[in-house]
Amino acid sequence: MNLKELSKHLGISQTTVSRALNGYPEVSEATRARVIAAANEHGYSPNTRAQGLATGLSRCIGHVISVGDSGEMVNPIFGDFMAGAGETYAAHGYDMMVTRVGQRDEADIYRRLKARGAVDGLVMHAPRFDDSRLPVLTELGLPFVVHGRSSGANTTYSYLDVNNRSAFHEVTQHLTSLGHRRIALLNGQEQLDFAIRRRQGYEQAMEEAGLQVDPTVMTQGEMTEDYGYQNAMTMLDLPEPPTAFLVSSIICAAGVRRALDDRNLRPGEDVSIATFDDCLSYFRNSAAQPVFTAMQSSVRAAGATLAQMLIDRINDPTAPHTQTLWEAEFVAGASTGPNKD
Amino acid sequence: MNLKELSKHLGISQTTVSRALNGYPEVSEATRARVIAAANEHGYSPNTRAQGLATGLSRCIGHVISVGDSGEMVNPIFGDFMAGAGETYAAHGYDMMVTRVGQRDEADIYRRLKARGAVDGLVMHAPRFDDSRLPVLTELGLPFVVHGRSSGANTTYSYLDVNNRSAFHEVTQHLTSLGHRRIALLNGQEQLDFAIRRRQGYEQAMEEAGLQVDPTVMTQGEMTEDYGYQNAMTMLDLPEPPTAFLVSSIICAAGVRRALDDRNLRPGEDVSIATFDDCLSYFRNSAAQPVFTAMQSSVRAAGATLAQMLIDRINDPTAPHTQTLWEAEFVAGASTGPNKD
DNA sequence: ACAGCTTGCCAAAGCGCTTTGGAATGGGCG
DNA sequence: CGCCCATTCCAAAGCGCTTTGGCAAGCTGT
Repeated sequence: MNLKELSKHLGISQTTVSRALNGYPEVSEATRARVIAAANEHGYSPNTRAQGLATGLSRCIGHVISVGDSGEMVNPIFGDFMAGAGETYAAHGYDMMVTRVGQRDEADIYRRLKARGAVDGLVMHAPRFDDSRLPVLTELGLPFVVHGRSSGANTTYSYLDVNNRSAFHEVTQHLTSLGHRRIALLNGQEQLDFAIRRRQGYEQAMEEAGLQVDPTVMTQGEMTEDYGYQNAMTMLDLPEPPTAFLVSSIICAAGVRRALDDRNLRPGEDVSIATFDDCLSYFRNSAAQPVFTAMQSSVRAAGATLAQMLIDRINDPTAPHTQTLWEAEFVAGASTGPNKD
Repeated sequence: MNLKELSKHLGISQTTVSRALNGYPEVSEATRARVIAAANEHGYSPNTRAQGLATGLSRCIGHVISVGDSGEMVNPIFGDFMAGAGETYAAHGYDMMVTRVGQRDEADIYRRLKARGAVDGLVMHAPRFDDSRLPVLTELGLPFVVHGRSSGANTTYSYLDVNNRSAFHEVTQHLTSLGHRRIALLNGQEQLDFAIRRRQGYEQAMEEAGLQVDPTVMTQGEMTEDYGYQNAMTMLDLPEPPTAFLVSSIICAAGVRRALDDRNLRPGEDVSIATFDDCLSYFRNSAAQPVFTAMQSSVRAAGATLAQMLIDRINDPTAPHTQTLWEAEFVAGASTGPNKD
């Protein structure tokens, strides 16, 4: 059933049917009611592509996720982020398009999405230091928002980020205040902006506590469970093993926990673990008694908020940029305790 | 830059430019080369919506994920599945559209996607027992493939499923052969088809070993880490605690492991854990020495294969249905050992 | 030299919608 | 009664592409 058929069926012009459905005032309420009833009855929904062609809008938002062709990690926060964003999109009648891309040609994908008119705007994920995608996007003139920030970029843009620096500063302080002096940092890949800031927060708090940072207990990498395990195992074998681990992801923290178990060390007693926690729905840490001491910030909420920011931006592309910084929330869990060395 | 402008720029008709770019033979190779060069130079990509309108195809695949509006779980396999599917789509020039929906109106979303002409086909996730979406989709006439199966459905359809029954049968046998007689089953939600089949495999193997299944050590629910932990803790407190746990997801198995640690029980020594493993990229279990004894099947590979199946189906909707069953692979890990009771 | 191909190109229609620029109807008012 | 303004509707253009049906030029073979 298309517009023509529906209008013929109703004995009304296509114009009027279109207007009735789109809420234009030039249609009497009686006619509108008739039209809407008929549309429902026949299950009519305007053809997306035709509508898009006519309006020049796609009512679709792009998300570009970069995953290597080989076995590289898919960011575990992806699902929860999408769930949050999808909620907002659905409420505003937007569709969500996901494009997978191997690192290299990400800017090119943006260009093509724009040229094809496939999306009205897009969300940029996982910004790196001085990210080259930023100037590309700005120049393209396609509305976009960033999940995170890019240090060193000299363009302004809209973003929502967690204050990673203060989060890691705060949680490091918590560890030092418990008497820990040798604190390992298992960080994400440090070409990613969030990891850089987390490291800075950690380093600053260490310095403030009069402690030296030691590269031998600092690593970066893809935050898998195994990454946490392997690095923790290695560090526990050091002549001077860390008494506390600060970890960038709860998945990774689970790996560290496993390493402690293997060594018969009790988390929170013999060795402490603190972590960043994205509040993943399948790995909750917020029960009555949190497992991990953590800095928490819901990635699902971030998705929902960023989606709204983007829609606002699409509706008014000339509005000043929105730059939001969320403070992560400290929760004390069972995984940290006083240093006993 | 659009077709009209590009053709004007080249001094060639739109027809010829279009044909040159789409690989039709009615164009001399010299002209084609010129056209392609110019298109690249000007960054021309045909407008998706116009192209779709003209061809009647959207070159877009729909994925509908159901997540409750409240805090319900996002399936942790989602990201890896998408990564696999996205790879295939990208290779065939398809876009991927994701729609979030609260359980209720999922069939309605399908109808609307079809009416709007938004997608050329779709992937159905998480089939339930006698799933009501199946007849809806079949009646709609929109090509689709199913990730999993639906017992009790009397329509035929294309699917790719893991042989969950045999997988759980095999792994249960492994546990009984190690002397375990009291084996807990931490299953997924049993309105989901895969969970039903897993249970059947478990029950059959138990029976074959001459063992009674005991509902007090069998649970179902959303497979979060905490679900694994809580249920394991409860069961370990039973007068007759299980000596082995069979778990439906590796995330969940991590929770069980944590429970053992809390009770000072060593996995694989005091209590065994076996699990299903979707080979999630951020939770690998396939290092030199697997942590968990598991039945493995890559969900990423499933995504890639299902995407290909769907594309084939779109290209030839009258072809007979493809029904593929993958056998999960048994891997012996450190988490199982002989029963010592 | 001419019919009959093939080759390489084009003009125009059409996909299903929105939107512009009227046109018809009817009611209020001088 | 006639004029004007709302109200309510419509015909047709246009969005950017693909595709149908055709035309002109260059071959081939007799």
